[in-house]
Amino acid sequence: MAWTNEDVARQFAEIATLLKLSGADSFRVRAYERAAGAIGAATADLSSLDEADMSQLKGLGSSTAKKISEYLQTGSIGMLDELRAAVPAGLIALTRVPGLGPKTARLLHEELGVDSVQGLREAIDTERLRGLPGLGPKTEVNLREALSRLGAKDTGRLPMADAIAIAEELCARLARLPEVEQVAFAGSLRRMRETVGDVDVLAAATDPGPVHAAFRDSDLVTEVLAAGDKKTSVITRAGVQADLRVVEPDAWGAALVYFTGSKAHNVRVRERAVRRGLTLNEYGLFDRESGERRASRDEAEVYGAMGMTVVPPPMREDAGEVEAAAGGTLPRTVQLGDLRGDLHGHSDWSGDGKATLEEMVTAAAERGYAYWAVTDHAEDLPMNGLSRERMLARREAIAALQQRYELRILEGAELNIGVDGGVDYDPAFLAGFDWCVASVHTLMNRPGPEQTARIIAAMEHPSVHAIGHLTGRLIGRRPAYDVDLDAILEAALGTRTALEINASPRRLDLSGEMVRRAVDAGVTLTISCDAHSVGDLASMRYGVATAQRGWATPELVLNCGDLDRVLTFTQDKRSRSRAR
DNA sequence: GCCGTTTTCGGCCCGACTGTTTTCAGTCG
Repeated sequence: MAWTNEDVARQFAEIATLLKLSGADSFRVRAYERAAGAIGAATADLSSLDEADMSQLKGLGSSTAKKISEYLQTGSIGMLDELRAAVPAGLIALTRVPGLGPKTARLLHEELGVDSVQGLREAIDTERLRGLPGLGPKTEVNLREALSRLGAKDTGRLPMADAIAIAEELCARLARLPEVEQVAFAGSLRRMRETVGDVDVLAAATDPGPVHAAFRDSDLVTEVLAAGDKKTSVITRAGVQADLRVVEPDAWGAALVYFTGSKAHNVRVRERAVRRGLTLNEYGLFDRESGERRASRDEAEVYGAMGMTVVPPPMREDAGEVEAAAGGTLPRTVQLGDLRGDLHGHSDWSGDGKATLEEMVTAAAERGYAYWAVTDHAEDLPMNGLSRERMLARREAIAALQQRYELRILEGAELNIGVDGGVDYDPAFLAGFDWCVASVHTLMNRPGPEQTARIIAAMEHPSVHAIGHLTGRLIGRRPAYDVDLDAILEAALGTRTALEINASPRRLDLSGEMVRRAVDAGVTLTISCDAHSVGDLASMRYGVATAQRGWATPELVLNCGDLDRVLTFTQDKRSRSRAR
């Protein structure tokens, strides 16, 4: 059995969780959490390293290295097995009850024998919580309410796109208040993680009282969880928790850093501050001796005062970005303004397109693009695909429309990767297209090796310029299918095929983590919206965030180049195929 | 358990809010 780094990271995350529930020293717990993070972020395959190499990785010592090789060799870790035997699995579920942490879970188990959420329900109903140290009547009520919410709500995490809609509405309302100087959403949403657990809103105001009051009293809010001078927590009508923090306008930058970074990024940055005789909190960067404030106004000032360049929010995950920003080696990643065109989009020539070709082209031109590829579905896709005749008719429509636009309309198609990697039409017909994306739309449950093989076979085709939404996942709805990414990356390099970062917030496929591996391999990427409507063209920002999460630079992203670069890329692939 | 421009031992990031407490522990982010 070959174990992936993710498999290994999960073991250490579980050790950390179980240690916490056994009351272990908190620094030891943190060491395991860090090890899990370091393993997850490692770019090298752990199974290719020996223990000495492993312990060279930051956050991994000899003890962790030994356990990693134990896992790689035997498929289990003795320490983890012992912890699993000692800690009832239900205690982990208990800590997912909001307001109930590891200490309380342990107390409930030791004093009352509670080892499940159901057990907690019964203990509350039979009033057995009363008399436990530290648990008063208010806690009992809170836990009862948390349990009823838990039952009503589904799994908890919300797809990022849904959360952004809520966050933007909350921000827009706060921005209208006269007291508010600045307002933004922060947290995992600003980092544009694919799913988020809650919505963090940050406002700058000299008088915070009315801002908190307006937030609490909004008709978007159904329940107030906490209300203080500095922080308000609510449940919104959409069922998701939203937290508001209000800070002095002078502290805006420090607060934005503090509330945007992942926990691990923040820990790393604050440690760096401490080593420089400084301390960082949400109010600013301060000298530890004199208490003098060194920086706080904006993010550039705060990072700058610690000798760092500003880290784009999606990269703030403690995946090496703190060290790179401090060492001046942080790459200049893709920004929205770098995009010169979009290489995957649909018109109503496809059955599922919701806007006319002209509407789509107009919208693309309004975004300032130099080119836009209309990649309507090809004939093998039932219902939505275009026959050869319809494609030829569309060719005339494109030619007619092109006369009125400076933007170059690339005549494209989204091909369907068949069971053995074949695609629609015949090679001569396909050679007449400017740009083709090939995607898997059928047989998504094939085993990994088969799925990988058919995609690689499609890459061999001289007219397949990019692979669309590589893993087929729909966030929160359909899991990614199993592909061997290393083999795909190698084939992409060998066949000169680009891999798409599908910017649709339902997909984000490649994921940021996969982008990082593609970047390390030097594979050409595209960032495309797969737009089926005019509004979908605005998804580009999600694709850019995913590219940043994977440290992608404009040089690796084909559609950051001008039209010539795109056309040269397709010609290179075709001439390479002829030469073989 | 990890780590070193004070260190191979003794530290390890920071603050808000709540509830149960007469000064703080637990939880959360």
